[in-house]
Amino acid sequence: MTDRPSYYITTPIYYVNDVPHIGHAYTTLACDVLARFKRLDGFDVMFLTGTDEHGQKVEKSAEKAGVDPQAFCDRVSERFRDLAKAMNFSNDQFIRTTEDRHKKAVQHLWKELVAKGYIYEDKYAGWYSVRDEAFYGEAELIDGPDGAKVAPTGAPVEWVEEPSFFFKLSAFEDKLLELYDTQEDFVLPKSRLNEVRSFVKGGLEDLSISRTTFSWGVPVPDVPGHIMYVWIDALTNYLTAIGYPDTDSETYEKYWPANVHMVGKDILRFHAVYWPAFLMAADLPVPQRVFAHGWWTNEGQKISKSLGNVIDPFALIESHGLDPVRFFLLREVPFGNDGDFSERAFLIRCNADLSNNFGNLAQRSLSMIFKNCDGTVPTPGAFSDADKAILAAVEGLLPVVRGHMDRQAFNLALDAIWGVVGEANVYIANEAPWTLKKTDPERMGTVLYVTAECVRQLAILIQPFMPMAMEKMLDQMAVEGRGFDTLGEAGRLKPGAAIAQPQGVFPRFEVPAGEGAA
RNA sequence: GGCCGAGUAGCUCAGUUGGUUAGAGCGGCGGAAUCAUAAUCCGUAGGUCGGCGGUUCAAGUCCGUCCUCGGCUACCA
Repeated sequence: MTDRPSYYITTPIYYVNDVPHIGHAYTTLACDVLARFKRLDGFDVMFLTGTDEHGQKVEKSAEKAGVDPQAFCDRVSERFRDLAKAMNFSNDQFIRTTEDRHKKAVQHLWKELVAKGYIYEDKYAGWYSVRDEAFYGEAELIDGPDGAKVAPTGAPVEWVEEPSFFFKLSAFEDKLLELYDTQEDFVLPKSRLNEVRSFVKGGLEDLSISRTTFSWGVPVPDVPGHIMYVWIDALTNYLTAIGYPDTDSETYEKYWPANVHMVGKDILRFHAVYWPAFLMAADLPVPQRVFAHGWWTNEGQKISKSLGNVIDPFALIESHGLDPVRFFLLREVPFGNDGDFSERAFLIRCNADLSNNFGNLAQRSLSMIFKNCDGTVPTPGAFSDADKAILAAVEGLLPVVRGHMDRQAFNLALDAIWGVVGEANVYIANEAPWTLKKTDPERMGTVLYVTAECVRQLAILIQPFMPMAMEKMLDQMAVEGRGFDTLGEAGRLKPGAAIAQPQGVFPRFEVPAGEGAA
């Protein structure tokens, strides 16, 4: 075994009542890039994703589809595994809440909470709409035409009560506030932490965590008729995957607490309030960070099923290519903000950054080497100040990029890398090896060597974002070691090594005519 | 309604603790170069930094107020 530092990162588990869309792809992509980065940076990574398969909606959807719930879950869950393959995700596990290990884990956690006195039985009562299949808070109700209270949707509501177990969330108000104040960046972006804090400050009510009105869920231990409700089931997956309830297991000891729970902003509260409360109640450490990212709009329009403008990630990859899509999603928008996916912005961004700036840098330098240096890495002479400067710029990148990645600032990481890509283009333009070819072939070799070194190291750094494309590029240069430990002098290209006939890695896209066409 | 955040060049945005002529990328315009995926490099953009008022020797950067936009305000996940 190794003593490498560990890094545990999770996506939410995706609810199988819906098929994969761009939001799922986006969340997992962010985790994938982070996981790949950490692996290359020497960490022992556990990267988890999976599906959430219990609940009334699933039960009903299965019924409607005429299959039993498990078969229904099997089918939809498979789609999420298909997505992971299509997006080239490198998750170490794919967990499902219908697995036995998970049922055991949740039931154990439940018993722990009972033993510590944080679960009690009472009645769950509220305004229920049969039509909407949902409970509504008193404040949400509006006056109907005849003066009676109705749901915001206009549906009639009735007061119903059912027996339910409750979690004493109210007991954790102070502890949670202390967590937000003391644990640095527990929630990012910062603005989200403010929201969470003010939510908790507003007072916490106990949480209903069991149901008796349907049966598709994990049974409450020793209490027939009750199944666990929603979040206690779903959130616990993060523990299940690493061996809980065996807290002495190697995986648990190594990976808990998680470094990052990546979530969409819609489920932040559950991860930043309920989840740490559950863990505190069970005397378990809380995760280091919950990062809430934003949503995508489609050509400026809010995405919704009823508008019919849902972005299908499979179709997107098919039409645009995987790595450009991966790049665009993380480059275009500050992670944490909402972003707009527009065809035009995509094409312009990819052409400018991928084809023109980076792809062409690789192509022009490798091409010159291939044609003018017998297809082998040239032997460099002494480095000039300009050579040293550009190499220093490239080699100074890792700590900067690492800093951004540790805050999930993917766009800033890419921004920093592309800044140096630009410097490399300035370098080659200033040194003009095509002129040196006639005047000073030896110096030309040195310049091409330095340029190729830049490309090698940039490609290594970009691997987490675009693994396939960078593999292709590094293959062309016959680069062997590709971890971050090969950055700098440690992994210098070997003079005399044969390179392959260079091929463009990022073909340009055709941009339809119009204002601002590239 | 309450709380929080945002409003900076055509577009997308940076702008530390207030201090020389307010920056970048993309687009546009002019020039150079020709190794390369017609890619690259150099130069250029005169924007009342949402409005008004104030503090200060000095404000995009602090205070007040107004306008506009967005988020949160618990049990569908």
